[in-house]
Amino acid sequence: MTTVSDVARRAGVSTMTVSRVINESGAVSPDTRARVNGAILELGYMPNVLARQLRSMRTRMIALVVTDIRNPFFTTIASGVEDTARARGYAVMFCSTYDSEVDESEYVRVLIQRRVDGVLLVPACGGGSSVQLLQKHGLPTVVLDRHLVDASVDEVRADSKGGAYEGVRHLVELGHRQIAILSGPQGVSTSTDRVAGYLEALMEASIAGDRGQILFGEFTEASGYSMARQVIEAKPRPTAIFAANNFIAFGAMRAIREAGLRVPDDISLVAFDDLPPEWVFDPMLTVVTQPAYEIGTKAAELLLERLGGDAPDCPRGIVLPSCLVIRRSTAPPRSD
Amino acid sequence: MTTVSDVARRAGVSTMTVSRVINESGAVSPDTRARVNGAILELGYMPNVLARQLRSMRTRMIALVVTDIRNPFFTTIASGVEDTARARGYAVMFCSTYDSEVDESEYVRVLIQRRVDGVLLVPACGGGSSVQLLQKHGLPTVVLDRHLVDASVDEVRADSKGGAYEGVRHLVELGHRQIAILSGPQGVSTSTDRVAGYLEALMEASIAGDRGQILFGEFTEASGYSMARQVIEAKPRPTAIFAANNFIAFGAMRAIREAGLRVPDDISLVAFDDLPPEWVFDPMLTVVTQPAYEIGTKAAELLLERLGGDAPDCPRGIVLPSCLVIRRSTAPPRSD
DNA sequence: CTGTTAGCGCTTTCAT
DNA sequence: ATGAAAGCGCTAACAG
Repeated sequence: MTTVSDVARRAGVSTMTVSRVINESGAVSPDTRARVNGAILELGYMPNVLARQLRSMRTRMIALVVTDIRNPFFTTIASGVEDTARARGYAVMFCSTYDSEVDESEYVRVLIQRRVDGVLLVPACGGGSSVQLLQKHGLPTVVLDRHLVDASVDEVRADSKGGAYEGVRHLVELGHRQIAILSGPQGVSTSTDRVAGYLEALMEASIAGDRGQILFGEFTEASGYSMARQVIEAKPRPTAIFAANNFIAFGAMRAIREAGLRVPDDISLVAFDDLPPEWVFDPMLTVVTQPAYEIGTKAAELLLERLGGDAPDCPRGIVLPSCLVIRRSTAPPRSD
Repeated sequence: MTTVSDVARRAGVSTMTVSRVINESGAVSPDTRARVNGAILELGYMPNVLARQLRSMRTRMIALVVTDIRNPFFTTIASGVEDTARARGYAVMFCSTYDSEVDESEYVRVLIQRRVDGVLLVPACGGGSSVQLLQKHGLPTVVLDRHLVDASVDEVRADSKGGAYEGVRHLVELGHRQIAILSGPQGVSTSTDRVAGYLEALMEASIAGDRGQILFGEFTEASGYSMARQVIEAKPRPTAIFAANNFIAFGAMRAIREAGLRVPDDISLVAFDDLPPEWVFDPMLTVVTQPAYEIGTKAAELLLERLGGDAPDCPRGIVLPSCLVIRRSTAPPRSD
């Protein structure tokens, strides 16, 4: 392995001069600079970032911890984070906790040990202690997608309550009165906020919030499937379902189809989260979309600001607007 | 920040003893060990991996460089890599080159400087020099998905030629004689191998390989769309299309629909690559699936073997089987 | 403009 | 069973 010393010897200068040439810090005569650059080229030298990091105690590396890397919503966030970070010379480590608190805290320990400069975190269910641990170790942190009540930390997320409200109001306006919501885990803000928006829309329409119509589960296809089955078998059967994320909607879709029912003829369906257009031949699902890419870029910006030192002391909470996109999975209820 | 010295002082021992306790190397009396562990707990000490790495010159970190992180095929590979690596105590850095040779070589430089222990690489079009650079710097490398003719390196990929052969033979058996293939870039093995499989199936059926039926483009939705438009406007119009990957198939689907045609009534469609079942309500596309997760795990295993030192000198080429899944996008041609 | 010295936090080597 | 010293590759801080 070639080191600064090798280059220095070859160029007939000190290691310090080599360092100065590499980092463009301090003045070096054009002549010397040329000799050094020549030596670097000849030897194919590349600085050892490890050593450099040990000196500066900065890795120029941030981590993005999400709950499910297989969900296109988080993949899109990831690409927003990557683009922003890379433009500023930061590398990104991706971690997926699959919503397990244990995996999350293990990852956080690894990140602290690896001395990443900062962390973007989508907290797993029941998480929150992770944020405390990160802060205790002086690691600037930004929480994404989900809101933590008990933490004093920067947050970037989409408007869950408002989005759900819009989606459910759309159903109400179509004439639906029996509307079920299939949500995620109880302890997560995205679950409860979407339920809150759902309730608000029902209240506004003076529809009694029948508690049996609110189901909590997980943000997975399997959970969506089993929740939808419960709802479909209930009497009276709801004429519309609001799914709190894309995977739940897929599961619901499967359950509806298996029950021999059709969307939107028998049941209308609205989902939180859209799919990238490349993956759907002919999008038919009415959805509430979140600006995933922007959540990623915005969160990365907040973090990099803090790393740069030019950020206010107070934590910032940024809520980006969600947007209802009406397609073909919603229609007035059948009047039979 | 707490360091070994802090812990040592607190426990009334030398830094060396602390190090021994942390790494379970060398004998330490139970009594001392307890004191040290106590001090570690009290101070919330976590070893600085940076310093450790500088000594050992190993980062326990590998990189996965793919061409498109948004493609579920690569996401699935990534999860296979992650699971395998993490089980062995390695972290993974993900990089997406978007098939740009420039971005690839930039990433490779970063990886070398960051001293990752090894690299899993899906080479971009025209890549290959990256592998040389990695090898020159002594970085164990495994090439995924694509074959490099001029490199002596471990490779793991699925059977492109065989898969395409099966897919096209299926069309031939249904009675199709006018079959077009929409492929990726010319210089990439997955493109050309799939064309080779296509040709083999046609030859076997004694169908003249009309060269106008072979199109090269990119592995993107947009490219699939424009290639499909060309093909649809040709006379005579092919009765079947073989798309060399999932994104190309999506683009083709869009073009077919826009032309007022239907699948499979007017045109049959077979695609390389499947989609995760969660993302498709009711899979209708006949596909050639690749064992993406296994490509990831197998490649990671080969790399970790090399890192462990117990791997043969010779490069290993592993080709995993592809598999035809017949669904509803293929049917006999209309006899009009 | 260039060089010398010291030290980042840790572990290897050699003593005790 | 424990400790002292040295050094991994690099760069601040201070000469000259």
